[in-house]
This record gives sequence, structure tokens and C-alpha cells, in this order.
Amino acid sequence: MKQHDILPTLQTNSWFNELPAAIRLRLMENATRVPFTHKEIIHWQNDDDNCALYCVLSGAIKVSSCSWAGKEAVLAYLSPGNWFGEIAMLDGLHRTHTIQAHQDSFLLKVLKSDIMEIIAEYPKFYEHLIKLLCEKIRLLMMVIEETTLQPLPIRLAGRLLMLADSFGVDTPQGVEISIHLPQEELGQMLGTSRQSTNKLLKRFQQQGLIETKYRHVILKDLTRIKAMVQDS
Amino acid sequence: MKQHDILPTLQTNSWFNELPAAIRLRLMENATRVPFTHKEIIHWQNDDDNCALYCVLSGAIKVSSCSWAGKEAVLAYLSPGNWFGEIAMLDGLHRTHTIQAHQDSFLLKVLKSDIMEIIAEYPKFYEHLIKLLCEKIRLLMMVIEETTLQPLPIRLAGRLLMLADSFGVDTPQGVEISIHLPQEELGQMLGTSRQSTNKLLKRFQQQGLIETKYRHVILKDLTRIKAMVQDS
DNA sequence: TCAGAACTGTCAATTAGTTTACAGTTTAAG
DNA sequence: CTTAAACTGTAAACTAATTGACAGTTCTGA
Repeated sequence: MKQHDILPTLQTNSWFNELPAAIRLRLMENATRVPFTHKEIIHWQNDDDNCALYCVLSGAIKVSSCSWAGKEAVLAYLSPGNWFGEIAMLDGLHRTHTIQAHQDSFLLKVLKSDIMEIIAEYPKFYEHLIKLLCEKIRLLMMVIEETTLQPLPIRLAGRLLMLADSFGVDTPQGVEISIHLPQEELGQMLGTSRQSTNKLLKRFQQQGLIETKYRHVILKDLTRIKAMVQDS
Repeated sequence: MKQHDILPTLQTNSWFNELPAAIRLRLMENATRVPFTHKEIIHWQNDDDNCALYCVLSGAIKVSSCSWAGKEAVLAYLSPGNWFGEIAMLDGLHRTHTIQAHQDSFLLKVLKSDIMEIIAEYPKFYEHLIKLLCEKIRLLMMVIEETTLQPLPIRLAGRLLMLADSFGVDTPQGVEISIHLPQEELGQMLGTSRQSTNKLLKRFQQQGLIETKYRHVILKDLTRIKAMVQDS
């Protein structure tokens, strides 16, 4: 894979940019750029395939899991620059989540064998993996704290901010979350139903915090939304 | 620190035992055995102290966080053999949780500088740290999945099993969770109130699943409790 | 040993969330 | 351009969880 193909989309990814040039080159040489179409599954929760690590180059990737009863929980939507698949790759166990292209996307696929080769040569590469893991752990802890400690409205505010951070686009009306976000899926992020999500969104709208459109949310008053989350 | 002092209590900890003998020795030489008394705080959430990694040698350690409003969430009770403090130690940021001795306990304290020294000499030590992190991530993901996907009764069942796994002691009546576990704290693990927890526990008792005593729970029918969690 | 602290059990009133249902809207696909 | 699919908005009936209150129990420490 040629360097110029992926470098532009990797600008956003600090983790990758911090690597020594030599390592970055080797990673890129062997990595492949793989296209996935809207709704295509990259892998399923509990799959035994654990041979690769992925970086989102473009598009949006949905990370979710399913209960036995068929209820779905959405953990996150990954924007370009984010990595996934590192857990199964590193511990050799099954995939923790179902990963799906939430729109047409390109992924950078790095094989486990290539990572291991790089590590053998530059053991310091481990530091970068550890950084990746620590970031993920802090994120997961934030999610747990929010879900067990905060009431639904605060959790909604928190998630909207996270989504705006990844997918926010400035518009005249405010910061628009630029992915398809039906109320049902937003509910699956919060662990609540479509109807309750709708009610909450309407309330936020009446309070002048957001504007809702078909499958889209625009954050009109970032300051006030942030204040909600901070003060709880 | 002499090897024979800590080896017995580290038997339970597979992660430690997997280390090459040379590394294990070096770790133990410089590590210190620190006593903490019941209710003593090891460190607070958001503390900037990030200079050590701890292993529970004996006792029980409570991992919790607090909301602005003062509501408390208990993430876990750590039994001997478990490690904590690795995130702040590895990424150099603030402590993720408040850590408190839930009873008189001994901890093995390993300084960041010692870990770094060992790493410089045996880079493969990173593999062990990564294993530690991956385990923690899978645990956190399980917690998230349970809290967003499962109704309260299933979550209670799941947590009781986890606690029994760490602190279970066989008794004539069943497996007793051998730490103080007031219903309020159990509620803080589930993100629900003391009263709701009480009601649920009583229901479980009526169903013959558990027996409740003052600050203690005995699991009478492990098979049925496990089935509850599996089938959902 | 006894007073206070910590904890349990329970209830009634209230609030929050779920479910079912359905009509209306927006979009995607042929 | 049209029709089916996906999505929104809303309401009523229902269920689950919270809150505040209080009497009773078990433990702890002076």
C-alpha cells in the first residue's frame, strides 16, 4: 500500500502520528485499505477471527452487542482515526463486539502478524498499544460511570456531546451530528426505548438545547449542554 | 522484601506466576507490603498520584466512583490476586476510581520506576501488562453490556456470581459471599436504590435462590442463578 | 452493657419508563 | 413517480423504580 493513499485520512489520528517514522512506514507498507459498504458487517461479536487490527480511515463504524433476547446495545460510533479490534488481536480471544459499517467506509487493516513483527524489532511499539488500551479503558469507565450514576437526561446530553466530538459539523443552526442517528439507535446507546428517547429529545428541543430533524440532531446550545453534564 | 513473605498470597494470581522467575524476583525485591485498615482510603478518584501499581495480597478492596451529586457507584470488590492502579501508572493521568480497604488488607505496592526498570531490561514484560489491561477491558465491557442490556434481576444475579467467584466460601447452606455486603452497597453496584435491592433480594430468597443474613448473602442454588444469567 | 450507629424490612405516594398502538412523515429503491 | 420501508410523534394503560418514612434488628465501641 502506498503511503500517500492513507496518510491524508490518518492526519486525525494522533496515536498513529506519534509513531517513529520507521515503524509508521512498515505499518503502512503491509497494511491494506479495505472498503466496506453501508450496513456491511466487519465482524460479529464472539467471532473467533482475531487476526487483525483496524483503523477507521473514512466513514463511520458502529460498535454494538446483542443480548440473548435479541436486544441491541450500541457502545459507540467510531469516526476516522479511531482504532478497533485490538483486544481480540492482543489476547487471542473472541471478538468483544459486532462491528458494522454505519455508512460506506474505508478501513486500514493491519495484520496481527505484521504487528508482531514490528514488536519483535521495536519492542517500544508496545508503549503505543498500551496507550491505545488505556484510552479505551478510560472511555469504558466513563460510560459505566454515566450509566450507573446519571439519570437519563444527563446521559443523553453526554452521548450527544461525544457524538458531536466525533462527527460534529458546524452549521448555521449549531453543531450537527453528521451521521444517521435514528431515535431507536440513540436509545440503544442509552439503554432505553425509542419512545422515551423521543420524549427526551422533544424536551431538549423545547428547552432550546437541540434541534431534531429526520435521523439527525443539531446541538444548538453546546455551552448549556456541557454545563448539564459537568454539574452532575 | 523477602520472597517468602508474599509468595503464599500470590499463589492465586496467575498473572504474577506466569512471569519468568528472574522478573518475578526483581519485582518482589523492590515491592513493599503495605497494610491498610478497614475503611482506609488508598487513593481518591482524580488524585494525581500515579506512581504505583498495587496487588491485593489479603483482604478486600472496594473500587468506586462518585458523581458530583454525591451518588456513589461501586464498580468492583477486588479479592487477593487482583491488581489495580495500572491505568494511571501506565498513562500518567489521574486515578480513575476511589480505592478503599473494605476490610483490613495487605497490598503489594510496586513502584512505577521499578516497573519501568524491569521493562527496560525485559521488554517482554509489556506482554504481561497488556494481558492485564485486556482482562480489565473485557470485564468492563461485560459490566456495560449487563447494565444496558439486562433487567435488574439478571444484573443482580450476575453480580452475585461475580462476587461469589471472588469471595465465595462453601458453607452447609451454599456458597457464602464472605465480605460485608450491605444492601445499600449492592445497590450501588447495580445502580439502584437500597429499597429496590432489598425487594429483589427477598424475591430471590422466596424463589429459593439465595439466603440473606445481616450484611451477607448465601447463594443456595448456583445452577439456577447461572442459568438466569446465561439465558438472557 | 448499653447507647448509638449501621442495617433491614416494609409501605404508601409518586415518578419514570415500557409497551402497544397507530397515524403521519421522510426517504430509498425500483 | 410511486410505493414500501424506515422513521417520528404521541397517547393511554401499565409496570417498575424512587423516595421518604418509620419501626425493628444487629452490631460496635466507649
